[in-house]
Amino acid sequence: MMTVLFSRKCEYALQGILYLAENQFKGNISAEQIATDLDISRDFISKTLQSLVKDDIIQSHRGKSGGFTLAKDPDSMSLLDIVLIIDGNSVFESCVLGLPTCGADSPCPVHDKWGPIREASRKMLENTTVAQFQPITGSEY
Amino acid sequence: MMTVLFSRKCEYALQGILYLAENQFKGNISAEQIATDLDISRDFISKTLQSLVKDDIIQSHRGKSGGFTLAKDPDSMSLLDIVLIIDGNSVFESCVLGLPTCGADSPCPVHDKWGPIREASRKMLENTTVAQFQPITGSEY
DNA sequence: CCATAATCGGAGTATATAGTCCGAATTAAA
DNA sequence: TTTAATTCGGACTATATACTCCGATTATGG
Repeated sequence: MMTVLFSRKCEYALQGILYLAENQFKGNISAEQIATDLDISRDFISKTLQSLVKDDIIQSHRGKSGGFTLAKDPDSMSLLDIVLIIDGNSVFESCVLGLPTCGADSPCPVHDKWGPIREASRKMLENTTVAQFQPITGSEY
Repeated sequence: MMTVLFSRKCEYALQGILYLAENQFKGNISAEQIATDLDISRDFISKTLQSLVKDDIIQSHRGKSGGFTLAKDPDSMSLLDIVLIIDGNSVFESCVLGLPTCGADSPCPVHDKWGPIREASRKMLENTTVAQFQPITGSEY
């Protein structure tokens, strides 16, 4: 195991969303194809993407030549949106040393130093939209 | 569950070490006392501290009025030292999106943005020594 | 010397997360 | 209209981590 900031499920969700953005012009993308190209489990990425369908982040289409597509304008979809849906915002709220009482009034030894780093992480995810990673349409023809 | 950067075990180790530094002048501190004051499991913090004894971070003393003490000058002990012993350095090396191929040659979408944040985290831990949190000796008498 | 209080070591249990499997529903294409 | 390819839902298994328990060992202090 050992992820950095997010759960595996969240990492896969982010990878999957970015993959969908990159391949947006191809229409429906099956879990099979995503799994193959990202080299992860088909059933697991499938389940993970299904959970994002409920939140209108992606659309799913059953049946032959079905698959997943982005549900919204990728410009309006930040990586933070996905993180908050899957992992919640505890990573941006909890004490990095795990002290339950840590806060402005009773700060842990690294509370003040961690604050700006956490904010930078948050802003990075907030300012990074899925659209930034689409291929420029037509550039390759 | 849901920690921020480190495993629970690592969080407890950091909390325990800082507690030992704060109470350094009291001599041996039992796992029982640490657990009570930090409100965590005695057996678990005990095991965690035991694993740090091997690495000469802390000393243990069996028998009546035994317990744990810091093994080194707290000035020469950074939080990073403890993190590396318990969790290793994968948190400072791995891709934040979990992409195994991510690197300078094949960067993930947030690779360049994450680098400085990761370095800041690392430096924060490296520059924070356990000694900074000892009470100033004599100041309270 | 004895009772007590502590770590140590090993083994075990609990829980959350990760990942699998299968059958049903659905849909497009042949 | 049939077949094949797909998501969907639920239940299941696997694994890593968190946490507990107990008996042995050790040492202090009365």
